Amino acid sequence: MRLVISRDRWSSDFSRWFEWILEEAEVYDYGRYPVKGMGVWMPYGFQIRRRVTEILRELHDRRGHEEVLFPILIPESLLKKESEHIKGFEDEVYWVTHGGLDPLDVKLALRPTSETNITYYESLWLKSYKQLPKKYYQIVSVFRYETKTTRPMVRVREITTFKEAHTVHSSFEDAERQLLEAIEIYKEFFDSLAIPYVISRRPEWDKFAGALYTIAFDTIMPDGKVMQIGTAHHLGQNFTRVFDFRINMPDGTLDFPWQTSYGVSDRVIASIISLHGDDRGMVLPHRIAPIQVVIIPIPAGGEEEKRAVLEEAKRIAGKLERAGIRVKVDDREDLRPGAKYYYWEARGVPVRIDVGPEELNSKVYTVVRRDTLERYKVSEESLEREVQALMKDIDSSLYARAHSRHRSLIKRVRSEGEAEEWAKEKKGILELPWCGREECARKLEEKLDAKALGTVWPGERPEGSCICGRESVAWMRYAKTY
RNA sequence: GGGGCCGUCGUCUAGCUUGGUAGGAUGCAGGGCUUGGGCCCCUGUGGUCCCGGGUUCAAAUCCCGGCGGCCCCA
Repeated sequence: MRLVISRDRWSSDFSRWFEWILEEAEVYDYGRYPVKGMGVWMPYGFQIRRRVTEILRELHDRRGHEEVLFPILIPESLLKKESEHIKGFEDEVYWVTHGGLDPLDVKLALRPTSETNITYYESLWLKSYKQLPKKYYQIVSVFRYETKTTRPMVRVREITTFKEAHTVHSSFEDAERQLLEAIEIYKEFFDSLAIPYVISRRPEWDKFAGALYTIAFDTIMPDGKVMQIGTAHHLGQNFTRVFDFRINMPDGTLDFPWQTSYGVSDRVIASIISLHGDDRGMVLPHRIAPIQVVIIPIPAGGEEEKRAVLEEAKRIAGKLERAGIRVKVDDREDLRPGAKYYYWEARGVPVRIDVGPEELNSKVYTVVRRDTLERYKVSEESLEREVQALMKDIDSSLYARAHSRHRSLIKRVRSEGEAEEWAKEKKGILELPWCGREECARKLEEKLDAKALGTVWPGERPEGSCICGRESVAWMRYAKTY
């Protein structure tokens, strides 16, 4: 029988699709916890999350980052040191004000991010340029009292998977070089998960609170709205100055070091689920799939034949397991094979193998790929090799599909008329020549009813002029955002 | 920030106008039958009707407040 994949519900009713799949696939239980904006990672979702964080650890460790763990509470005095920083966060900080029944002398913040307490410790630990560059990171929960509508995994009040890196350098240039490394890390990270992105330099008025400038990764969700999935900040000396953090320089002087910070969050997992999904559910890249191959025994005939089929399924599973593949035999007796197909398709298992009387006799197995539902007949000798190849092929198909969709949703135009044409649908990203003046970007934000994401990074000077008639200095991106 | 909709077994939902026995589907448990794309039948299980207050002889239902969810607009 011929099965086709569809993405009707996925694209036309994405918000509901996303909520449906989180529950259906037992990834994340959201909406029942009695605190707004907080969800529960369920076992299957947690395994996906764990594999994503393992990739992050590997990427950071390989480039000399050291994992640390700082306390979750930050005293008000520390958080308030950098005035721009606290201004940017003060509306959304959770405060611990009591210990038992007694009011605390010093209010304690649940960290919204950790620049302040980490800088404080860096000032204690680091004394010399010889210790630099220094790169720390941690993967922790951070809290933000979101005032906009909360959404599962995407806009939550406890971000449970915040990978934040914090680095220290002896010069502006070295910090800038570090940002390039951060961007390389994130490129490699997103590429390995087949997530397409654009890299923008955020506009001055939308940079991280306390940064000199911010570079951001954005992706385009199934509904055409843009979601920030990673950021990297050049912090200059803003934090080191207020913490009076000085180091000995090569020339014998004392000076404030330079910092960067960069982060990704749960949103990465939300984008994997979203961007590769279809109407049947998730399709997981094999690296993060908790189960890479599911084997469905097709029982038929008498007791003896049923047992033989199950034994055969287990034998094949063992063979694949020895090759390092994560395999599951679905031996539940109360579900028919068809129901199991739907079950594992929703959970995004990349490869399925059916083992029934037919396979038992011929030793030629029916292999089905999750992304296209295409079927193959594979003999026992080549099974392991074919499965490995198939998983890689599924990953590259996911990559190709996501990237071609992404590219098709980026529109580069030169006139206001074309921009207004785009604004009728507002799907994806619009790029327009920009003169560099805030006034012009603001005007367009209003006219298009979209947000200025920032300028194309690395910068290139466009041909054509800004809407104001002045010469342009950069491509400015606009989009509806999450 | 502004506006709207909603909260009933684990899940989806009927009941709410017009106050008076909480009903169904699905799931779950047991049994039978089946098994190559969501089988069918029988039996059972499961609800402080989100929380608090008010009105009433009587509240899932009406009123007020809170908590939580969703949608639209900015």
